[in-house]
Amino acid sequence: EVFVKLYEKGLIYRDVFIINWCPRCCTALSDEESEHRELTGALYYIKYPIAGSDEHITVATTRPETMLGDTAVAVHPEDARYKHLIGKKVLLPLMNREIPIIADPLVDPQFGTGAVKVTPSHDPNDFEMGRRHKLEFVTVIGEDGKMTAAAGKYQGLDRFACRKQVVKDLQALGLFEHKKEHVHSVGHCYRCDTVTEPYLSRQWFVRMKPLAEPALAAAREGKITFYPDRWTKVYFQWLENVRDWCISRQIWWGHRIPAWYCRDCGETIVAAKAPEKCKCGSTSLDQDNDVLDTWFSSWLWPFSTLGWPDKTRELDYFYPTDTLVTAPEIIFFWVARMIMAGLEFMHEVPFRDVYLHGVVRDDTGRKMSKSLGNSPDPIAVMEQYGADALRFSMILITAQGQDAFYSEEKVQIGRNFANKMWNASRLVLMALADAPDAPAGAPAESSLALEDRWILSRLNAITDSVTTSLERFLFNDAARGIYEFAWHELCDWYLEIIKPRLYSKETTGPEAESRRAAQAVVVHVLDSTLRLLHPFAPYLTEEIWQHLNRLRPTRGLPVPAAAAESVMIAQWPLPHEAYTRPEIDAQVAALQDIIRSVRNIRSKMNVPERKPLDITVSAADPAIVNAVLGNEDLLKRLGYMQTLNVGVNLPKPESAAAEVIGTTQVFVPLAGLIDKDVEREKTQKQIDSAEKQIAGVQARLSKADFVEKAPANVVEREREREKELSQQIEKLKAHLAEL
RNA sequence: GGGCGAUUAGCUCAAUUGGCUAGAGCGCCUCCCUUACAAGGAGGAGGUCACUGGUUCGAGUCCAGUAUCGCCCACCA
Repeated sequence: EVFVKLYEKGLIYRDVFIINWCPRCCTALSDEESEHRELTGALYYIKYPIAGSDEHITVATTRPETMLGDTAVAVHPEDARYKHLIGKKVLLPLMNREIPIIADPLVDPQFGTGAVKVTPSHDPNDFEMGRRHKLEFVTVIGEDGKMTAAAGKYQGLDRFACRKQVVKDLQALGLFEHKKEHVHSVGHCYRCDTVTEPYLSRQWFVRMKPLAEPALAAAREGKITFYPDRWTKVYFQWLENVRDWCISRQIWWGHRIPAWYCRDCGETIVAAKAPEKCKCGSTSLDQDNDVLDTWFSSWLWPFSTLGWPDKTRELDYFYPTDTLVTAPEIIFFWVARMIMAGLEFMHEVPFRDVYLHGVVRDDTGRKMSKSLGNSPDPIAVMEQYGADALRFSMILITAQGQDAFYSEEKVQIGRNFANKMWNASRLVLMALADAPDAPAGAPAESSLALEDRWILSRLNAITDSVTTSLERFLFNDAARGIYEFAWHELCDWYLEIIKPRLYSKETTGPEAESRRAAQAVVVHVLDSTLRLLHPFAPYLTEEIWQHLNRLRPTRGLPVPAAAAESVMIAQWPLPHEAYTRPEIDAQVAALQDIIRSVRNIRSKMNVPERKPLDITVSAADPAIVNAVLGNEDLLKRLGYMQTLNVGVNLPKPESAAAEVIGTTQVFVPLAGLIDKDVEREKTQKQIDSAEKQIAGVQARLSKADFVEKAPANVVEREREREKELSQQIEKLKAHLAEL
């Protein structure tokens, strides 16, 4: 039907032309199916004697065997070396045929000898010259790649064997000058890798120019967008130079070409149904034996799968679609052609966005392929590491449109993360299961602790960034965002902080209230994280989701409506503006810094991790002092502190190690334990680093240009930084002096 | 011949529109089997962002050129 329509519009025609031919498959191929590869061959220089003289003209060729089908020698019309020979004849060696010397501007005087043998049946250029100069067409290589009867005594020889034999015979005749190494690209059959042959034959073609124009316009007008953008150029380049598409194939499988030929009058009938008789009255009709290129049906895929040409509901509902996700290697084969077909038959583009992903390569950079056998068995990988592990890792290592290098150790990233999520969820689920009561209603907003507000604020940020990344087709960014949030904020900090609250067995009073708040928040955060993570780890998230929903009602927590059956259909999380609290983020960051400082000092001074210490925190910023005062228990527990003394600009205790973060100092008294050398060295290192930084900041600030031209907030930030650094240096130096 | 991509820690890769001290994972070093997790936890070492020039107050990021690797296209007799 499609064939008939295009034929009736004059967009399909049958003609004799040089096409790509695979002598092994014995079929025509489209230009795209003939894959070009650089090969080191040779350029052979052969003497052709000028008829009726002692002179000769030397031609250069990469394919000496085709000389048997030569019907001319061509030179550039302006080439002074050969001008006098134009119109004369040469005696074609081996064949002893006289052929003319012609002038054609297609000849490049710089290449080879500037004289080229013309074989109209076996080279696209020569074909054109043949038509222009009305030369004879002699086919010397047959459809099986063997020499034909026209090749005289070489008949039956394989084309490559013939090449050797021809060279040998020319040498014997003294007509072979020399050969030199020559790199050129040679077409290979996409299916069997046989070197393809430019072959003269009658085939069916689609006229591409009229179809390409609208497809170009659609992309120009923004109806189609490529991600990453650079492929737009590739698409344009191909369409602008597209040549007619050879669609007939001489193979067994495929849609047979709906064309019949009349044995009596030679008429061609193209019709959807087999015609009973020709207009001449004859019933001797033969259907074309050829079948159609498989891409000739594939380019209809976006609408033929929806019932087209019937006007089905599905077609109406789904066409056009939003996004095509595919590999760049089929932009020409499929993407461009689907767009052309969509515009031609549906008068509308088949999709708006085209996302071109990279290719998966092995760890040595080779593209994974069946023939190389270098791809892992995905079933085995999934059995060993888990399906989610494989999926998550693949997404993580695939930057937008870049090739990904696969190795098994990368699957471990996903496996470890899945494991982490599983265990974190176990913590939450176990704590819920063991909770002593099932309160009705959500806890009051006022019972939220600092860490609760913080994790909600962070959840908001990550919800936002994951969503944006997905909208921009930045899947790896989205995966990384969830990974870092879940592991380094949710697990490393939030879960650690709320453990005692979750484990509380009180049923009344502030402790119970605090437990309920933590339960509600952690369930909400886990819930949202599962939804965000679901596209990247469907099995794991579904499993946890089911467990979580079974527990929720028993703890008085609502089960999300409409999504109880599966996280798959749960609403995608939306950020709640009220949760975003930068000042809370800053407070928690300060607490984290203090805890890290204490751990750091322990590590440097070889103090056992859990030996209780008396810590002094001296801050210049009252907000930090308040944050510390409000969260003493948390700090003491995570820092294994016995006592915590905090205030604005407190003096340093006796023989204490110190850590300076911004304008805050953390002192750890280590009478008898302190290694002064280590402490001195560490402090000096910090001073050096701070001084280096302040030098940079001051250099910037001292430039009038910077202060004038940089945005105010950037300048302000630098000023604050300078202040902070100078205070820090002062404190470090004081500490050093006392050691 | 034309076009595109890559080049950042020992390895594999991140780094939004140029703007605090360039981040992870693996590996490495020290410590820890603490009742979610040793597939784990805490801390640490390690980088003149391939090179050269330019634009800019400011460049891993923008521009030009060079080098190496890879990919695509081309009527490369």
